[in-house]
Amino acid sequence: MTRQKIEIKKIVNPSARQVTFSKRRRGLFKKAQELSTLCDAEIAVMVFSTTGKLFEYSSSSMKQIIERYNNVQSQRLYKIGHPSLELQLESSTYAMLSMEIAEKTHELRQMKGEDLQGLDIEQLKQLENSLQGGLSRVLEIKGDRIVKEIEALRRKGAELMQENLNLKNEQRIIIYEAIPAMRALILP
Amino acid sequence: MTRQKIEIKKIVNPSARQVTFSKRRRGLFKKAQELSTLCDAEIAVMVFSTTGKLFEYSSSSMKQIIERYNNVQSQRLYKIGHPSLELQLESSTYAMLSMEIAEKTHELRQMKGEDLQGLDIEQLKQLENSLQGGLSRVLEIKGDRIVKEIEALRRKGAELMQENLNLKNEQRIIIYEAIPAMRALILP
DNA sequence: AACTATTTATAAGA
DNA sequence: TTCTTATAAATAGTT
Repeated sequence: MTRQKIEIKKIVNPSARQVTFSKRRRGLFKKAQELSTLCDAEIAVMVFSTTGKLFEYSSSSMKQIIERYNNVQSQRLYKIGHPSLELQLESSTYAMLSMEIAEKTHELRQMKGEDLQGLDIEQLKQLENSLQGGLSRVLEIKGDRIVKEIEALRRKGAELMQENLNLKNEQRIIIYEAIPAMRALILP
Repeated sequence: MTRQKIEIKKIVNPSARQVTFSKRRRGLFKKAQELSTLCDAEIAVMVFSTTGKLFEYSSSSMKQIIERYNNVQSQRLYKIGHPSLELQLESSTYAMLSMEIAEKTHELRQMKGEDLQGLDIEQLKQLENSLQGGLSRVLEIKGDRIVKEIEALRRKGAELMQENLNLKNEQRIIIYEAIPAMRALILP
């Protein structure tokens, strides 16, 4: 819709997808609110992210709107016999969740190098890329952490050395006695 | 939003309101569909017109989405008194499954290099090892696959070359005409 | 989170 | 309702 037109299909890059999700979700809720106000309509919007998080907009109470919806639907369908329709749907929800767990478990196992026998070269390449990407990111973050820890250590060391100078002679540690590695660490 | 900017407040002229309702309702459903596709989200939109007519969009079954919504809400509000034991048990089963999905989703995201900010150096090292292990295994399997494919190709090439020898002169391909890369591939 | 070049959505009119 | 079109709004890619 800008800079470049995009195709309406799943965005593969996870972080780009997350950004788009935030932006468009806001847009959707705004449009819903405008329609509700302009046309005096009662509106509810429910959005579940891939991670299962719920976002919602409703022009009035969500509970009321859902009830109203259920009323309309039960009227629409009251001809059709439906004994335990609710139960059926519930169990299918559980089945869906179980399948989702199975899928994610399988994906995790593959990322850990198991269950790879069924994959072709192309799929292996994709997995390799995914792992390589994750690894790069982990190394990057780990690097940041280590740099920060070293800096904190150095600051602490400098502080202690300063305090050391204020001690009486018999208590004070003579700096050249410190082990070289420590001196290198705390003296920038 | 065009020709002239309008204020977001109830449109008083009934026919103008009806026209806007139709147009914007379409727009809203389209946006919902796009968001669902782009970000792999589960979305439901319910719209009741002033006259009480129901319009709806849902990326999957509306009933399932409403149920998912109810389950999430009952989890959120699990402190507040609940009616039936059955419902409690159902939602706790659902809660367990959801938590399992959430955990696995989170672990997967971390393996892909996201959500790493909360990890300390030790945890990052573990993640790095896990990724490194997975990557090694993937590369190993990929290597096996490629070797096998090359061997299959070579066999096939050798067969074809053998057949080639049996052809009449005017049909036969002279081997030294084959491009070097192909010769290298099919001739051990 | 902010910017901006484009694409989309849409208000008014036919 | 549908089409057109000038303009407002949304947003993809970038910083």
